[in-house]
Amino acid sequence: MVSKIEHKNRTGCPIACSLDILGDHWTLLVIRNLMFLGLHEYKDMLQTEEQISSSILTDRLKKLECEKLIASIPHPDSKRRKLYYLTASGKDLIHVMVNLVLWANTHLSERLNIPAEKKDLLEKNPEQFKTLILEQIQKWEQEHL
Amino acid sequence: MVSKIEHKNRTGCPIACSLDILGDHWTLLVIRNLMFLGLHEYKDMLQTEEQISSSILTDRLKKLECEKLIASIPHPDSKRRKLYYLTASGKDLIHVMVNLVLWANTHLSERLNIPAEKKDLLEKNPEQFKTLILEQIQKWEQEHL
DNA sequence: ATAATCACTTCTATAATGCAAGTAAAAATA
DNA sequence: TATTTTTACTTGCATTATAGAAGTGATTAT
Repeated sequence: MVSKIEHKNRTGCPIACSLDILGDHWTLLVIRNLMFLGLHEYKDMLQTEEQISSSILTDRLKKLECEKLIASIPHPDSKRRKLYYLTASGKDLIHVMVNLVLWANTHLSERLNIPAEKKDLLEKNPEQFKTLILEQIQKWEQEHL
Repeated sequence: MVSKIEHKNRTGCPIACSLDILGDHWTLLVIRNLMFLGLHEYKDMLQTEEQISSSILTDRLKKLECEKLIASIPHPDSKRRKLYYLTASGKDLIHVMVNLVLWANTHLSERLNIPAEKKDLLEKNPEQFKTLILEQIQKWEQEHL
């Protein structure tokens, strides 16, 4: 059940409105889980190395579903499990996400630990990297939706 | 004085590391002030319509200076005023920022209030929009740095 | 000399977060 | 069938972050 969480917009500024939805420590990590890591279940997202707490994860999934950046269906193997996935709106964040990764790769490189293969493609051809990600998402959708 | 604020990275994930710096309700609004609104002083940023509180603004300016996304010089007209500006690292966020604006323009359009002129250029030619912004920043730098 | 400005800091109340534990339904195992 | 485990949460509590108001002390303007 997606109970409504009232949403306040500070102003009509596109950055402010985006931050009202995405501006916290965890929301974009949930998007990352779905977009880059192929994690579609609550339990899988609980186990990522950032160690999100269960209450925060529940809250963020709920908020993202309210804002229609993600949606969910029951897991085919189990009544209590759910499969979360990105909506068109959520997928469109790929341009923000990839540019954020590119920025981090340039300016926070010493803090990062990106798999060599991904890093190579990212640096040599970011557009192809996006295409690859979108293909993976599409493949998942064909198999599950 | 830029006293050090200890910084923790959760993991080596580029999204997580970026969020450790940028992931909250206010930080990217300070970047917006410098990047899109041409606001370079504390008092001007206090007066934006989002109504940031003075303690939060002080904190975010300090953190951004620690992370070297912004820097500051004394105001030429006054010893107690400061001029804040984006470093190369901060300016590089333009790709993230513009893509965030584009995303909001597409998916949150009914909440937004973007000046018609900016919106037109943004929709017709985002790259030219970026160029325009970078030129404005460069012009300010030539006049003040 | 006095008042106003400026960039903060401090204080306090409220809200968000993190953590541990609990729950109830469903699924797996004995 | 009975018991245990898994799953997706919820609850309660301690800690941290935030908002807002008020204060400070060094300039700067009048």
